[in-house]
Amino acid sequence: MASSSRALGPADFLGDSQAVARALIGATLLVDGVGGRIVETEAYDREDPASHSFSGPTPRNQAMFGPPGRAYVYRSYGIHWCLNFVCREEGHGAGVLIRALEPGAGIAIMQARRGLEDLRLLCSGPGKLGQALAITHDLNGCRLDRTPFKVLAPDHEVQVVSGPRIGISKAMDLPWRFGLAGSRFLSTRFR
DNA sequence: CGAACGATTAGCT
DNA sequence: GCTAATCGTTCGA
Repeated sequence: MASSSRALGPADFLGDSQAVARALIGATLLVDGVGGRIVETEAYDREDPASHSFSGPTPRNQAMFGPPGRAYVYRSYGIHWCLNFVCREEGHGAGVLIRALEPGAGIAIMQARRGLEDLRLLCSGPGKLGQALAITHDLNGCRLDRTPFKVLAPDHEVQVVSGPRIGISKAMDLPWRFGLAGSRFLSTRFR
């Protein structure tokens, strides 16, 4: 069961963002015990026109340039909170956007926060996931191996699919979006 | 200092 | 499929 999986620490986030994004599919993410299995991620890197870190450190993106294995939280469209995992070495500016979860723990809490019952709609997008897990700017820069976070390695092999990232206007040719094959909890299907 | 623009979502056609 | 909502960040003058 998921609770017996190994907890991921900073050393698990030293790889490049694509490798980490792929490896995170099937892992379990909990915030204060609420969350589920990661089924969709996207990779962003310093040498990546679509990345917040592309133009160098700013007050907003500084966490992306901090130590790996920590959270980078940003506000999207002035409305939504989105969660990233910082990877690569400190100062590089790479991260993985967590785009969707398969609800597994604290489902009633997530339903209340989202005002919805449908499990498929609870965490099927970065902003939805942020609302369901009560992600806020308070968590920016926080370690992923410390409370309130808990990130557990996948407990078995999973089949991962990839494709172009969603909602960006640059570097659309890079297949840096990753998902759990056949999952019904993705933000949109892979083609 | 002003202005444009999102790593999105929900709701309507 | 199309668009409004909504506001902090970024960039140009």
